[in-house]
Amino acid sequence: MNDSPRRRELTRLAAQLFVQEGFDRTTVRMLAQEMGIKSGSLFHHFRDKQEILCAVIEEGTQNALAIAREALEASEPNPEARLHAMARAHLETLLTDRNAHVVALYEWRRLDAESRAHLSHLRDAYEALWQEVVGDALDAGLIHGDKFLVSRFVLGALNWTVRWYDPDGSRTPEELARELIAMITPSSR
Amino acid sequence: MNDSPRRRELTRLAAQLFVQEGFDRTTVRMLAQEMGIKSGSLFHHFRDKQEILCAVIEEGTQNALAIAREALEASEPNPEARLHAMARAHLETLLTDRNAHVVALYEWRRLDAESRAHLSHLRDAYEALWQEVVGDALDAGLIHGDKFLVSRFVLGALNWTVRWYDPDGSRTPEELARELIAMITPSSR
DNA sequence: AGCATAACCAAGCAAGCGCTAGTGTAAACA
DNA sequence: TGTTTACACTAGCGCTTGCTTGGTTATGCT
Repeated sequence: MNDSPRRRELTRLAAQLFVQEGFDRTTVRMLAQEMGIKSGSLFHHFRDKQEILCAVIEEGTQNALAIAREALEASEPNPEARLHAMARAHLETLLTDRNAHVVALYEWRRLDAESRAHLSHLRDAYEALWQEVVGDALDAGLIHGDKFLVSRFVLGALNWTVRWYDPDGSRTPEELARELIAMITPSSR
Repeated sequence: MNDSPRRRELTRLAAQLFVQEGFDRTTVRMLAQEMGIKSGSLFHHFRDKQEILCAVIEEGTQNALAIAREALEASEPNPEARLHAMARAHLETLLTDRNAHVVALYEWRRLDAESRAHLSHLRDAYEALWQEVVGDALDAGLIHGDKFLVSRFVLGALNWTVRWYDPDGSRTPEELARELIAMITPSSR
């Protein structure tokens, strides 16, 4: 029951509805109708509504982690390039997996205790990656301050973009990432 | 009906419940019971549940705006001090009015169209204040980049603090504000 | 042919939801 | 003294919710 094409399709659709309506206002009947099935049939794929939420967030976070790792591998090894690669990867996932990430940001508190514990590990792994890259930049004298503080400030700035960033606008994620890194790296000017 | 001590008390309590449970999961019966009255009596103070949400967010935003203006008046006139004053004021409101602000951040999308339009003006006024202060700092050569971009990055970093900041921890809002401003002002070191 | 499995449906239960209508009461005001 | 005002109550209506139950259909394996 844990992984089928059908389930994946449902998860994708659920993410979209959760963004449009919010988790609590999205009824199982809505999701079913959008999928062209009856509401009862949903429970063949998911134990309960909670599990749908968990699946949505899990997939988004897994993707973010994978993309960040790829970006680091493809990046030049100097600290500034790595910082830039992380920021750019973050912004790009925020776009390609937008629905899942908005759900993760705004509906996290609707998770029950065990789902939250499970997903916390994934999220922590992602944040640890950031702290590593930020730590290297600090050691290299590229930026100054506290490793954890800088990581959190940067992550906050990046996540906030879902509120205002327009992908059809004039700026690419690439440019946005560069401007953010430029803002915090005095020496690079 | 629009402003009484009783209504204010209800608004404060509602903010707390909205944070704990989320807006949709908070029932009028819960709020009434917590207040020691019956659910029907709530509708003497508010037209409907929506209006409670609107009241919560409005009060929080009004306070933030007022405190930011006071902070600017009390600040020294140089751009760096003003930046610092804004950041510090933001963090302090985030603490003293924490519930209202968390609701504003996470339940904004549950507002109906007219409430949203009404509150957007308040929020825009607050953001305009930031853009003015950031703009001055740019003109003074204290920081570099785009006025709107920098404002949004900074606001994002600040708002994200509600996710991790522990008021009983070792750092004061004052220190946090200083570290953030230091991060983006290369020349100040 | 016989069987397993995945996917679905029709029908509905029990609980909970926001909100309304009509009434009571005590203090404040004229 | 009579009237208004603020606040609360009782009792429920009409509807929606997540989820269950018991059964059906399509597909593909052995």
